[in-house]
Amino acid sequence: MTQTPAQTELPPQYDPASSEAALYKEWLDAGIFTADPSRSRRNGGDRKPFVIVMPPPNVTAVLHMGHGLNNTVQDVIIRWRRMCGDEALWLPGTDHAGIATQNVIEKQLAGEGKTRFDLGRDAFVARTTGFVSETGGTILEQLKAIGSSCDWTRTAYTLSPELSKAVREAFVQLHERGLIYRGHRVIHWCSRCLTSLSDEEAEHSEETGALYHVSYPLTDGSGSITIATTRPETMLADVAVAVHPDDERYKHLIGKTLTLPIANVEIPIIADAEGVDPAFGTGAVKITPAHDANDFEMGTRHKLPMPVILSPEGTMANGVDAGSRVPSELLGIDRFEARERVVQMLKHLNALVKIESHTHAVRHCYRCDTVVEPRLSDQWFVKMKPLAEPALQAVRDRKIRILPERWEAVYVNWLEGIRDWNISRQLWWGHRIPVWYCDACGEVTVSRDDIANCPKCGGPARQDEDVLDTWFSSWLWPFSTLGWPNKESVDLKAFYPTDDLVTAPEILFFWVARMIMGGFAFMGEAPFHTVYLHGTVRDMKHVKMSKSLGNGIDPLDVRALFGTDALRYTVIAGLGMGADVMLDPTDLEKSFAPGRNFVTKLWNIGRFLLTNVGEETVQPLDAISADRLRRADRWILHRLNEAIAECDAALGPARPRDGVWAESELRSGLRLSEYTEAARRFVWNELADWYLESTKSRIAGGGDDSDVARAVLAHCFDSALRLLQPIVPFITDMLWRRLPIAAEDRGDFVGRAAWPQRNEKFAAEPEFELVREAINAVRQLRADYSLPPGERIHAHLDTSAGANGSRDQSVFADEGEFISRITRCEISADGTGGSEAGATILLSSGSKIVVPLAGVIDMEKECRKTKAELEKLQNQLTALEGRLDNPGFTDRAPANVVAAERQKQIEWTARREQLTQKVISLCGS
RNA sequence: GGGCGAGUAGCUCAGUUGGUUAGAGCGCCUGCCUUACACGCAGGAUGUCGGGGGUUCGAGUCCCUCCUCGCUCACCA
Repeated sequence: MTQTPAQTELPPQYDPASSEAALYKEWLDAGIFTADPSRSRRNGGDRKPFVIVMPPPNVTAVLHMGHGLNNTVQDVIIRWRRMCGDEALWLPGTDHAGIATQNVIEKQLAGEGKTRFDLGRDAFVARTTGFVSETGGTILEQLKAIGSSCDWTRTAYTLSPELSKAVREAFVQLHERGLIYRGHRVIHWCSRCLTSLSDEEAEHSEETGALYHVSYPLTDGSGSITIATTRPETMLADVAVAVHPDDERYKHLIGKTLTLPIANVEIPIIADAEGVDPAFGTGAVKITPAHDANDFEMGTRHKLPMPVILSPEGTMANGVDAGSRVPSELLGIDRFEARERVVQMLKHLNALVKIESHTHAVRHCYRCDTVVEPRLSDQWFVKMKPLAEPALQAVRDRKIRILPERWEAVYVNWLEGIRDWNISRQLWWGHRIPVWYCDACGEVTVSRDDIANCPKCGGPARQDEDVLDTWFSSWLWPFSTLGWPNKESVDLKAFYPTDDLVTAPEILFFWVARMIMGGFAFMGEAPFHTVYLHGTVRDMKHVKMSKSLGNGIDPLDVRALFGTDALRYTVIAGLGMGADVMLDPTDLEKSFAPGRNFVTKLWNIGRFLLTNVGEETVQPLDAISADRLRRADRWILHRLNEAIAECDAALGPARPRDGVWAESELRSGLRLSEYTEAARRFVWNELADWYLESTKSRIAGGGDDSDVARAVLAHCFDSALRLLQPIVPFITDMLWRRLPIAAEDRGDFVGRAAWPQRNEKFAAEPEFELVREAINAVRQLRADYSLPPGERIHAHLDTSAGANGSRDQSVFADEGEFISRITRCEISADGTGGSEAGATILLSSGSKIVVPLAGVIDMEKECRKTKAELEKLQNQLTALEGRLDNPGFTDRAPANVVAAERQKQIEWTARREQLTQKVISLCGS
């Protein structure tokens, strides 16, 4: 692209729609998002790598505000680091999302009146693959639309051949290390998705159910025992009733048998101290080993049979070991309908004692919300305890920090109670489990490569039908995407470990914790040093946005209305650490006003500034000697220093020193709203509101001073645009490329310009602060007296009382033109005050501004106001003096605090004198 | 039920190791179309810092307690 400042006139209105796509294409064409592993220090280059791997969205996903927020945060961070000179890599990709994607295709099939079983496995997988290859890039294209500066040359996909290889390697390695095993136990079963779920995928939710008390008669007719259950239909699979061995109510019955109503099966009364709480319910527990995890444990302990009475679909059936327990009239009935019927049957048998209302936690499928059924089956599990240890230690040792801090406790709490991970899914869409069974000799083979024959007996080998949990591929993401298991991979060397992981708290366990475990298990190193958990996008009632609830906002709608930058600015500015973002889906205008307003303001600042600075290249700041700078120049350059410092403090440090977070830095950085506010305040409230105003006449006046003002303006705006680029990359680039700055001081795009540095030459500028104080006071006075905005007034500077008289006179003499222009008030700077009665402005320097307002001023009102001010000050001063008279304070408070209080006392006392004088002159005696 | 967190201006949130006049954005009120911007400019109002108790010379900040929300984990059938 051309280096010449754009000659084109900036249109009065910023039109994002007409420029965003073209700008993004320029960035892509220039390859500014593409990371180069040879530049990474780890590969002998001279740059620190800075890497973020994107939480891969589902391959079937469509962009929503959650993605918008998540990816904007990552983009802001990576753009910041890119400007700071890091070899920045933001690695994008998608996730094959087993259950979700399979559901999409099954729904399609249902529309055609078919099921996946009609197609068969191969055809189903082929169809799904086809669907994904057609639509799978949608969300990634949408991410481009919102400006995401990902390295698209490295786009990954969990079901790609490369990542599938990683999955298999991981499985085999863990198996070799004895950390993967096949277990026969009760797992969570979704009867709609027809698959098992991990503990994390079966979410608890509180529900009001019922506790059914059912009487089981003793077989010998000598009485009965009443059990309590929430799922009476499962009684058909009962194999025993357990009581506590010390329970006096039942002690004598242990060893006797009961006749199970309806099923008419004889079952024993057993004693179990672990599984029975005598205080709950009736103190007698029905044991249903095949349909309850706890009962399974007891069943195993007591070597009880484990009949299955539910089909995979959740209907009543006589399954394994069930004989004819389920009567024919219940066969094929859905479990919830069966519950009602069983209760009715028990009523008829006079076996139902009572029904109590009972709130308890019921597990639901996290994908489809179906009530999860505990089900006995064979599944593959990962032994988690050994994997959790280093993951726990890494956080304790501060190799990894989690922001906001409170999530660390949640993380630790979860890992300490970790349970084995069921990784088998009875789906067709996913990584097929790399295990082969030989029906001839019974050999089980775990293999990196597909096998056709049993390595032991040569008989035909049959691969496990199941696929792996999608998260089993996700937990490898930080290194599988970089080439693992090829340890010689250049990318892996250059970019692992990564730096920040940005996601929502919902997947802290599903993904983040497991990734950390995976990092240690397969790479021997933590995958990142910072986990940044951002809030959730909610509506005005604080309800999480979702398509199904209809309270969502489409980021692309927002983009069409206000532009990408407005969208990005709004969410980043509103994103306090860990705080949720509230947006109103019914009023986009209002919701995105902060971003839209800011972008418009920035555009107008740019328009004005570029017009005034003109197209002739300005001198670099370094070429301007100190004596050419005026108060306003020094002031704004100091304010810029402060803004840079605030942005840096809010954003960084980017990484821990020596791999471990120091206590002092453990909680700092990534305060994106603070960073945004610091940059906004500089460009809007300081550069535009004050400095820009102060340069108007200087630039119009021409000459050397004009060149100085032009140079300072260009420099400050250049820096401001750089500070803002990560948040609003489009408009900053549009404006920045038009700045008339020498070619050698810039690059091609602001997106890879250097992050601004403080210039210690510029310190605080109290004389310009005095000017601002005077201007503010005059403005306030004009408003107080409702002086027409157009009316010019006159005032006198009275320096007789202050210690800075001559300085103040020269300040007001020099800056008079500026003051007068923006306040329409001429201030005579001769220091004499003047004789007319008027309002008095007391400046902190000790000088006064006397504004004669004969006929306008309301002496009584002015008197009242001043008296009130004096009274308030007097009260504060009294308290202050009381403090300073208190030895308890002066002796025990730190010296600097006491000194500050004494200084304040001097200032307040002086001001009290000023005010007292003012009261006397205004109010008479 | 276990663990954790929050309650500060109408709303969303900042408030560093306790330091004494508690801040920002948005919203609200008043006046202005001042030749970059009314998506703007200027001015203004608003808080017993959830309640109560305590430690301290001093508490939004530390301790106790109560109340109210939220998150997270959990096999009380």
